Amino acid sequence: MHLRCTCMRGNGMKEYQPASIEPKWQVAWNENSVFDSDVDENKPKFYCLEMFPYPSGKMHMGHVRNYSIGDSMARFRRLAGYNVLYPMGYDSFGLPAENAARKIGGHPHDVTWSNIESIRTDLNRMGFSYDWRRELATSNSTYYHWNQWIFLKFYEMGLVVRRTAPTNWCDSCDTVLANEQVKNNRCWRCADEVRQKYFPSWWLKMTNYADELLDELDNIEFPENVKAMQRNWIGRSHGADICFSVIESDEIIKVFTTRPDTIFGVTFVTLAPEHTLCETLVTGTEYEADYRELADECARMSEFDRINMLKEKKGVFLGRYATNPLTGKELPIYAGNFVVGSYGTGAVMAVPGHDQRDHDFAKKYDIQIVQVLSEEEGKEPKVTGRAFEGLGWMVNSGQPRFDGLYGEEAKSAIIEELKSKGMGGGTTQYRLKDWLLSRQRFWGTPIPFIHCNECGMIPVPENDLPIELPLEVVFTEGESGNPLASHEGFVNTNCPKCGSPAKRETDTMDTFYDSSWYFLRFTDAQNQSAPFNKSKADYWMENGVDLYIGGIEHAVMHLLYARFFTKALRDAGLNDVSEPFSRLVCQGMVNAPTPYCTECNVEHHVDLDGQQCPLCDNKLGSRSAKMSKSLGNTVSPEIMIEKYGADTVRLFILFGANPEAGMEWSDSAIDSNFKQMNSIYGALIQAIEIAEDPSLKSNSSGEKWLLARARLNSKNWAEYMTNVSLRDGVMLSHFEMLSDWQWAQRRGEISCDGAMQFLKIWVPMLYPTTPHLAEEIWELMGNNLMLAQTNMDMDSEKDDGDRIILSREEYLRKVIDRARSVRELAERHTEGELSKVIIQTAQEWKINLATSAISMLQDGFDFKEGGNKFLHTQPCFQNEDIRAEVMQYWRSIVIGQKKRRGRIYTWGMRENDLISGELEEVSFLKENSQFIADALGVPIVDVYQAGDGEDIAGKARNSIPLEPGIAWQ
RNA sequence: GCAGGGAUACCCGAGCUGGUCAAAGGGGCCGGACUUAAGCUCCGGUGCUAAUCGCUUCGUGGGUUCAAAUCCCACUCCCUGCACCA
Repeated sequence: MHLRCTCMRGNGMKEYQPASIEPKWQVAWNENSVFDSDVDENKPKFYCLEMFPYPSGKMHMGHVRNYSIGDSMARFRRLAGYNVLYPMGYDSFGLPAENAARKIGGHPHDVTWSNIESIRTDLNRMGFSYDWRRELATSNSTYYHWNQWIFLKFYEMGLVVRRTAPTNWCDSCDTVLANEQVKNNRCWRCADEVRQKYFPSWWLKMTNYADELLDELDNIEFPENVKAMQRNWIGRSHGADICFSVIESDEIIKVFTTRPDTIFGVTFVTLAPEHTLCETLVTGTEYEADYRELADECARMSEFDRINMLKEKKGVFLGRYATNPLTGKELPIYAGNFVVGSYGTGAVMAVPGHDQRDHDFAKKYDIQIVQVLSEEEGKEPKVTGRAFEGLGWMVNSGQPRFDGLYGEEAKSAIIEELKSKGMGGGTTQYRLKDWLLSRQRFWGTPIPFIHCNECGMIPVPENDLPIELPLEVVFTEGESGNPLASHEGFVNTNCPKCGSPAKRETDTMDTFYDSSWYFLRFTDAQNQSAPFNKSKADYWMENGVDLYIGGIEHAVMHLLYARFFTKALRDAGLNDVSEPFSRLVCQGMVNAPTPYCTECNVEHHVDLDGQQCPLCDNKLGSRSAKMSKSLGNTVSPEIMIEKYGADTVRLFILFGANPEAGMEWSDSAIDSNFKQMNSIYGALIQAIEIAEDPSLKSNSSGEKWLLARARLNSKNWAEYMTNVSLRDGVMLSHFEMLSDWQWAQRRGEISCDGAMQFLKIWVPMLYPTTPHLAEEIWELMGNNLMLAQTNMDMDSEKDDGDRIILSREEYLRKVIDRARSVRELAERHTEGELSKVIIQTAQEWKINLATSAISMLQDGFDFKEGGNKFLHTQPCFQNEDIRAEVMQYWRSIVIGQKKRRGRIYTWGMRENDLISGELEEVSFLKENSQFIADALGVPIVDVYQAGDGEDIAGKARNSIPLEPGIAWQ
């Protein structure tokens, strides 16, 4: 496949050859270390980061998209004079490498390393501008050493706990999982069902930070849906703990409720089946058998279809009663399958009048339903057959001082009452759990603890770190379990405290631990004596990573862990910053067409393209779906780079959709982007040829316009880029700028100076997204310093005269457009060939009226009130021949018709300038009559002010300022 | 059920701090120029009408306004996440 533009326009045009340009500049950048950056207090910093890749194979299109966005932003910020930190690394611990090693009989280290090599090669071929000195891989002991060090710090801070508790166990992955890693009761990685298992595990007390994690969301720029997911996940709810004492027993049932205001409507109490009190109450009674049945069913729950389980509310009476602390009323105690043991206190007070679940339950088991809130102030509650769950006015409390209280007031009153009786109080519950950190697998950071029979669990002394993973381990297929546990050399050690023989902890850390602070390590990646130097971290991390780009799939997991970590490390005194990422951009999916059956709503492998659905025999259609190996609809970046070059792939990716939107892979679209690159290249070469010819000295209005346009585009472009609106930016840099150049070419000669000025504006705009092409042209322009080393002033104010130049040209284009739009009709109404265009500009009196009206409007004149009066004083109004026209015109500029407002309101500043003297329409059009004639393909263009010549087709009447009457003959 | 985001012309997609919006840009399609021809490239067209007017259109229905794709209300459908969370 050759990277050759087969079209040859102009003379001596060079070909666009990315295959030679791209490696050339990649080498040049590399040799000059232009992307290395260090702390520099004199420059504003910009930390641009992408979620680093998990090296599971080659680079895929998702990576290409992610990093093309980041690289453009990094390059743009460098160009704008920022000190940019833009690093790359590999999240290289984890199960897939271990499984792969098991399959091929090697060591995960080797598998991981060869994948890293491959990805690094691909990254370089795309021309991404990383500071490679900072490259890191989390599976290197130089990195995980500090994982362990931090873990010990957390231990000292009391953030690490080891406890035996119910955990989520995945059989297929052979390990426990954190709460965040379980989706719909399935493992996030392998989708196997998760079951509960009692297990001694290591936890990080993330819940200590629940409030800060939640509240700080308001101050960071994350997409709304990510914030919503995190809020949801943390799940803070304010409410009350209320104690119900069990009758004929010392036991107390503590419940959590968000609705203490409904306490007078409690008619029973429900415990989670796994609640310890159930056993105590029921053992040895006639109710025991029923209870056991329910409890067993719930314990097996994960094996059942979740949907079925959700439908049926079940419970059993436990044979005992509790008392309502405020009324003393006796309430039956039930165990119910819908009460979650791990949330709140694992017990709920049931208010069937005001909670639909309790209502259903009460109906089913024939329990009393009491309404204690009214929807309307001062009225009795309505009987509806459903629970009223909204806030309401308290009634039927039996204690008059509560009746009539509403909402929050009612809640606080109850809470106060409970407090005073010592039976409860206000409290806050979270859905967020502590982070279950330990994994029973090999390929992760060993947890630096030692089990000693004498001394118990002892942290490894800091000086003994890192505890390295042994390399002499062989993985074989079909063998499960953690090879660390059976590795004598690893496991056996001595107690650091008493010296007696002891065993090492063989659990390793969740790989999300690794990625929870890598952005801090990047600020000082080579540090051998600490995770990172504080002042370096504080410099680069001030206000957090400025732009963090990655997939939405980490909305809860990685992004929450990293936020927690940054706060915990801050409290450990390692850094000042509290929020790791100040702005998050989640790039959309890269989709591609895949066969799809509308009947079955199933996507199929591309091998079935054009065939019948294997499930229902219908003919398969096509639909867009996320690129995936299983559907086979992937496109290899390598092949595309080889075919079109990295710059075209980048252009396609960035132009295809704005970063957050999903995008569609399309062979024809990338092809047309390649054409675009060729056109741009052709235009650039042409511009350089002009720039090199000093005999070209024209100073045409086309040239002035081109430069004014370029200044405007460049300014807008910088704004778009700053906002990460890359698609809009690319639209200007790679599309508008080219078509402006082409328009200017048609408008007249460009001088050598003009061409050079244009290039100086355009080429830097091309640089962030298609850097190789830009560098190549920049060099041809005679620059010694590479663009990669160049800073640009991005806030250059545009020339004041630009506005006029641009609006004059816009006027010209509008006139031509209008002429075109009436041409077809004119043809129908005219016999023979059209040979002439007659343009009649507005009469002088129209211009005068418009000018007056504009300035009167600026002075706040009320046209409805005094418009006619003013008109009557005007000289043109005195002429009876045109009085009707004058009135009609006046109305159209100061009042307007139906949907269209009067022109004086719709004319902008530009138009006002033109009308009030910046544009002599007749002379301007006359100057450009040859161009207009060419554009319209007509030999003669006649221009005069209405009245100065014959009124062709009655157009004089239609003419208004800036909208001349146009007729064809 | 709760939360977040959507629905715009043949398709993708911008606009959505109300008027300059028949609605950017791209793709597709149609026509023209160039070419022996196809391709490439360039120019023009692509709601209906119409010598520049006008009419209808931005998920459905209603409302506010002199004026609504844009603001408000209700509804329908789609995507995403969480979910017997008390």
